[in-house]
Amino acid sequence: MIMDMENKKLSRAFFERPTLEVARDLLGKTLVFGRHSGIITETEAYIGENDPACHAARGRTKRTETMYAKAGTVYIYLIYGMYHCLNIVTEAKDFPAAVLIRGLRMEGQHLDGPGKLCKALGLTRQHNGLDAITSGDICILDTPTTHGHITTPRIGIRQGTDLHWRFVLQDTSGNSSPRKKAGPVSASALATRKASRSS
DNA sequence: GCAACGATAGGG
DNA sequence: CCTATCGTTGCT
Repeated sequence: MIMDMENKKLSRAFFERPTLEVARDLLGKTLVFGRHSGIITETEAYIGENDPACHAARGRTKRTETMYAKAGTVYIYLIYGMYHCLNIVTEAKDFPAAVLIRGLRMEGQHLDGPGKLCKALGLTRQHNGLDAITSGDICILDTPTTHGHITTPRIGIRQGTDLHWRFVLQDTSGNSSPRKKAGPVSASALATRKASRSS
């Protein structure tokens, strides 16, 4: 049982890839934290100091330091004074990028929203900096998916709304939230990302 | 030191 | 639309 989980843990190499690919590929994977586990249904990418919506857009600060850590590091921050948001750091060390985990399908409930998700799992800023690759507390398992996905602009930001860097697992049970508006396919997002990195 | 504001959620 | 609630940031 425990050994099974070890074999299925996503490796650091998975998170070292381009953030848009990681955000897309995390859909359908299983987040495990303590006794909690659930299927990731919604993610967002935040990529580098040139992404105006990224916390690192104004450079390295005490808070954003975690975004510059090695891929697979857990980045958790407090938002609006009352909610926490869970992210997994991606790409190379010292390149600030991460994937925000916004939705989780668990047995008996669908956690829709990053603040809700952290509250239900008990994730707080005390877990900031944990390594999801080597930590015994938190990891992501490589579970298979047959579902497709859509992309949309990211939620709750004022800048960078032209970038469709939100990824939503296609809901086959037909009870998706009205907030999950349809958007262009991921190919355009991947192209946009290439352009923004090459500058 | 201080004040504006936010990768939210829930309620009217 | 409104606001609860507080750490981070940037400015004075």
